[in-house]
Amino acid sequence: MNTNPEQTSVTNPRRRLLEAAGEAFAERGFRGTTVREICERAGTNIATVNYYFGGKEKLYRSVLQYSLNATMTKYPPELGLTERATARERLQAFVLSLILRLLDEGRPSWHGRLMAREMAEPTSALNGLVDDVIRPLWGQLESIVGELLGRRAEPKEIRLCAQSIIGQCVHYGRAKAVIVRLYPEQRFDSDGLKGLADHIMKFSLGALRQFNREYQRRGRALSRK
Amino acid sequence: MNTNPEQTSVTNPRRRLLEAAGEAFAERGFRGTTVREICERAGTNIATVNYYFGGKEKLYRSVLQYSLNATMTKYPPELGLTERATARERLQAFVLSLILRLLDEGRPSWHGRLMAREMAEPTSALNGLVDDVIRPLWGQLESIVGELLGRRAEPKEIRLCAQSIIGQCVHYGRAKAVIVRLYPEQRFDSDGLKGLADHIMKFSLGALRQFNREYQRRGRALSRK
DNA sequence: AAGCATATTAAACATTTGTTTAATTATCAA
DNA sequence: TTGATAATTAAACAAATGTTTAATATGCTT
Repeated sequence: MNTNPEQTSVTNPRRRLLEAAGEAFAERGFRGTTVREICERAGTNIATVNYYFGGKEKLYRSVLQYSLNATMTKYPPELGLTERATARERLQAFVLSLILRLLDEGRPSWHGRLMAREMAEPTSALNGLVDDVIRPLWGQLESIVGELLGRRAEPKEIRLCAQSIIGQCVHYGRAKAVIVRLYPEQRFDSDGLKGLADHIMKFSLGALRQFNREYQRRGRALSRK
Repeated sequence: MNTNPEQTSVTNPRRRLLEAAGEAFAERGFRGTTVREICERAGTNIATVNYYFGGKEKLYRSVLQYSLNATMTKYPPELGLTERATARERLQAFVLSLILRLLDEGRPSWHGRLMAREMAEPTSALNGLVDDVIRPLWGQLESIVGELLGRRAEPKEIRLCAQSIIGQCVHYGRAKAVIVRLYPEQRFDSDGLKGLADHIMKFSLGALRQFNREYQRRGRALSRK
């Protein structure tokens, strides 16, 4: 009977490999990342990838699974809101958590970036990712947007509005290197990220409000007939 | 005296290498792409990369330069508008050209995707790309947005709104594989792309209109003091 | 302390990758 | 037709990459 407590410490080499690989895969993709640089980052011997994971491919899958498990822990989309939260509050929490997932300084932000990369460069793991993470996440946003738009909104319109919001958020994760060069005044610390989320909220709520105005206008036009 | 006409035909192996490499680099990035698969795509011998370009690194730079030259040819941001075009028309052209650059079926769309990749995974070529392509392009959009927002808009707000529009456009280039899986009804043919551009226009104009409303409200509040 | 299981490691191995070399072929001008 | 130049190619080369092997070290139980 093995009574040794499960090694959850960051000194655990298996865990270090997962974190190091996650960062590296997020930066360079699967093909562009070598086992040697992962091991160097993790401070382990090169044979440990095979020993603990059975090879690079399986490491990648383990990283994705590990990321799945961790991705909602630090920044859950609800960010601690209760069921009584308004749709607006929920949207705010969603946007901020998505921004933080992609851009917060420190290790956990590779999760979001790895997801974004897998989306842009599908491997065989994409289907699982779509079903387990993306569908529920996007569905959640669509539910919020649907509530804000009201019953007159068509499903396609809800969907496209949700995509417009997602696109704004993930953009900063992908283009940070350029934004830093072109707009040095844009900060990416905690306040800077909050500022980005606030702007996306303002922009998006403004757009949704305009959709609502058109629905009302359409409603009046119908009632005049 | 060499009177041979410059080989501009698509049968030109140098040209074929550029196109093949462009696609491959856009898909897999610089590190993730091998010289062998480029040559296979191009139908040339592996030594031709060194012969014509001096190596993989220089090929990448040539591809970027070639892309720079080509990237505005098929879909210039103005799309043939005259100087008399309204800001709204110019925004429409800008959004549509950006979408088409990233998603139009056929070879030229790798240009946009390669740009997006270089932005997300900077190599030593990024600074040149920033100065030659991104700064003017984003600046152009900011000019349009600034005109739509009017004089009351602060530079930061203009910038952020422009980024919100760009983020919406490029999102479809990055997440197409996922959207195809989740929303099979979303088409990416010519009409589908036009529909995306139209939605982005509607969403974005709605948001900008809301900004304008707030400026007017602020104006009234000031004139009451 | 002994025995067993697990973890770590250097080295070796097989394959892949970018580059180079040299031979051959094709093209062009005189 | 000849000679020079450019283009193409197979093979070789050097280095990089993922995997395997076997020795050694560590940890745990009896």
